[in-house]
Amino acid sequence: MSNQARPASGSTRLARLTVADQVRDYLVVEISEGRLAPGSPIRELEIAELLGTSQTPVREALRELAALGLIDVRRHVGARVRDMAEQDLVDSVPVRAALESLAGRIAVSVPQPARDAIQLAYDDLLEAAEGGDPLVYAKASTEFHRSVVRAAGNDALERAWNSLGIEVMTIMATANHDGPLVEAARAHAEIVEAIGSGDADRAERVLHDHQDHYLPTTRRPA
Amino acid sequence: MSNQARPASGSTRLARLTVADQVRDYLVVEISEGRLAPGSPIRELEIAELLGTSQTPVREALRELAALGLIDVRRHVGARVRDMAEQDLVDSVPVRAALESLAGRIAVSVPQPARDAIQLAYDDLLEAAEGGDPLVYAKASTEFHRSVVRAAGNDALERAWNSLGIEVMTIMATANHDGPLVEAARAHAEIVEAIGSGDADRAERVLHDHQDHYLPTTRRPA
DNA sequence: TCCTCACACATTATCGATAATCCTTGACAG
DNA sequence: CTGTCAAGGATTATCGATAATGTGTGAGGA
Repeated sequence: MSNQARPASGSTRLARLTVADQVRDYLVVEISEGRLAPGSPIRELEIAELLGTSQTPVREALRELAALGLIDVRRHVGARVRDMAEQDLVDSVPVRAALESLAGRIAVSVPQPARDAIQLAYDDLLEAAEGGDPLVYAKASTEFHRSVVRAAGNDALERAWNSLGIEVMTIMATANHDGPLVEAARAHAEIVEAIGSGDADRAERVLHDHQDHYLPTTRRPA
Repeated sequence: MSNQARPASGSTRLARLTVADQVRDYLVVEISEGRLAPGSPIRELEIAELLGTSQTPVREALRELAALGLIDVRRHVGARVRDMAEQDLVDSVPVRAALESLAGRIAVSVPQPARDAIQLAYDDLLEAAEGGDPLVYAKASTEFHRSVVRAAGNDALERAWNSLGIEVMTIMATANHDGPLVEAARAHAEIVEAIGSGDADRAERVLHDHQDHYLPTTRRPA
């Protein structure tokens, strides 16, 4: 879905956003920052008017958000913001664990260049953490995990992972999080090492266990 | 995405299909049966004219197909059928294994009513196999696996599984398959039993290993 | 009281037409 | 001969308006 126009981590790739993309981004921010509360109805024409566009791109954006599980759409009736409260965050953890540990297992036996992106993403993550902005950190963290999944070179895996809407989850989990970001970032070093070590079992285990960091109750393991 | 209007296995739930849904189904069949070969360009207006609709529902269908990885879309340029030859089928197997084995592990400890649907889906599958139509069988098989995933009651898991486009995969894998369908159907009995047994490890293992049936080279293990 | 059903309303789903964008081709300068 | 750039054509992206659909409401009967 959002397969193109995804800015590469760090670099400023120029890719003009379509109106539909902008609407999607707008809605994601509104939802993840709580201005569109769970249960709020989202009417296509209302959003269209608000943003000065027509119904079509709004509609397209809504379908994407539905695919990410951010909203519920009932045909001919309308869309509302899903209540992602704790449940979805909790639900997504074992799924992430399953997918990312699989990615880790595959990634160790992939040619080196494919793994370079992981190191770069880790550097970006540290930098973002030092910046101190939770939103930037959340995005960098998402990109790091995405780089691991991508390194496996399995399209089906990447698609499944994308469908979890990790970015939004991470933003939501990080929003109320005022702990030390740098420390959280450093927890990812273990992943880089494990994949670099070439030990498939270790990479699998490390990535599986890492997901505990994203459980609400264990959010600040330090 | 295709979250509603999915006919319940066997029963004839009345849910009128929107034009977009019909277009999607049309394209899925055309692609999976090879009439739209890999690499073929798909022009929105051409399909619209062909089916007597407007561009809008075609466009919507294409976005869904892109999300399933069935086509590649380049903005302002067009869509082409992806070459799913073997690679995507092979890629999806370990991902299915990871997701469905997780589903099995969870499903064993879920209240009984949630598991009834699995038995019903299995009955439908047997019936479809006896009918002899590979297309019907493929759909029933998909529904069976979906029922297992759904039994876990984890939305994130279900979404990730849906993103794999299992239905199309199964159709494609079954299309060139003229072996005994009933035998293939019975291979699913083991899954029903394992989940019914309450043994999480067993359910996980059975569902993991079952995926080998979908490897092209092992398609007819008998 | 409770149920059924027709009708009005709110909202989406679809349409036909236009605007925006990208790719290609060919001319032209270096 | 090669690289750059500017039209032209093909296709998508967006628009504004209309059709189709699901839901709630209230009248009427059992």
